[in-house]
Amino acid sequence: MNTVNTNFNHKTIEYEQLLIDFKALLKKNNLKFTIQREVILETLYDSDEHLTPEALHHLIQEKQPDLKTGIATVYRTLALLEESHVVSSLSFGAQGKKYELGAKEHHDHLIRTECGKITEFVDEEIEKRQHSITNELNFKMSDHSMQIYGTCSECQEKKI
Amino acid sequence: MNTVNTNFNHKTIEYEQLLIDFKALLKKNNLKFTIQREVILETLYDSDEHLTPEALHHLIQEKQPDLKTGIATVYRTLALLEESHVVSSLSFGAQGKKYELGAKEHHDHLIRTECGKITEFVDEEIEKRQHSITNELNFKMSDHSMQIYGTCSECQEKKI
DNA sequence: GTCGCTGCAAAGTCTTTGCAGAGAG
DNA sequence: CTCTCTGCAAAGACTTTGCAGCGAC
Repeated sequence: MNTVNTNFNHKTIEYEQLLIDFKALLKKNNLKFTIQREVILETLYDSDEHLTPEALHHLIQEKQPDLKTGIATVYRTLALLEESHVVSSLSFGAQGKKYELGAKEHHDHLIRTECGKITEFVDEEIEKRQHSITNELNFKMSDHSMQIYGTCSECQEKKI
Repeated sequence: MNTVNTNFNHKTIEYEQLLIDFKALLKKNNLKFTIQREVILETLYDSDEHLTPEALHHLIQEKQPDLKTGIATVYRTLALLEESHVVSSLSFGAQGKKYELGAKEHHDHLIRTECGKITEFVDEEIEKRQHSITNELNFKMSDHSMQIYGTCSECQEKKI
């Protein structure tokens, strides 16, 4: 990989960096870099969705049918990645836990109860207020998440 | 119950109303008012905690040992109450789903990752922003929740 | 009386774990 | 070579369901 080459699109460069960081993280903890771990990271990166462990496993099987990655490895790797704050999880309703790459910019979630899709957004004003609140309470914030549940305009139309 | 008597404290009056509403809800759906359902509602009301189904079941067994309420009934009743928006659930991390009475005023959550406790708060400014955001996007908000994770001042001190 | 509700236990789901062989460093 | 990882299958944790008797209305 030539770092002088600027022809990569944004996403490719990000992934390269992500991979470097991931390898460093593994090394630091005396863990090994395996094909399975790489495929899991890559699949999470390629997907714009919020994935359940099962959905992620399914995608991996489609992508690398000959690798026969077990669901247990997916769970183990997700736990490792979450612990290291590389991915973050979101759980809501009966739909279980969903994972997404946490390396992205922080954002909140609009969850569509009709179609199950999730849209991301960021609102600076809310972010600021969150910091003021925790400062006032002398609370050391490590993370925060916000979810708004409801019906998107498309689903509202379908109902008519 | 004499409605002219004003000697009840705030909490008692609230519970009376909650019970009336619950009975009306049951009647409306051709469901029956049972001792188990009453005990579950009352225990949820009495507790200021956010309870897991198991913790709730445990409290009920202590409160009414002779009733022998089954865990299945607790799950069934919680599902009924959540569907009717009498209680709401909150799930986070590996700690599973916790329930609280939703009849209270809306609020967000400060979750203490060290001691596991949850503090409630409301911030008008954030509430307003949430409404503006959904209005802009033509998104029909049915509910929303916000969680801030971190360490409270007491736990920060313990670490020193 | 009728029909929904309950406890129990069995069945599902989802997730974790033990183990022996495979593979990274 | 060593020591971690992996797939598999079994075990666990949590939740739901079927059923026969019970109880609200």
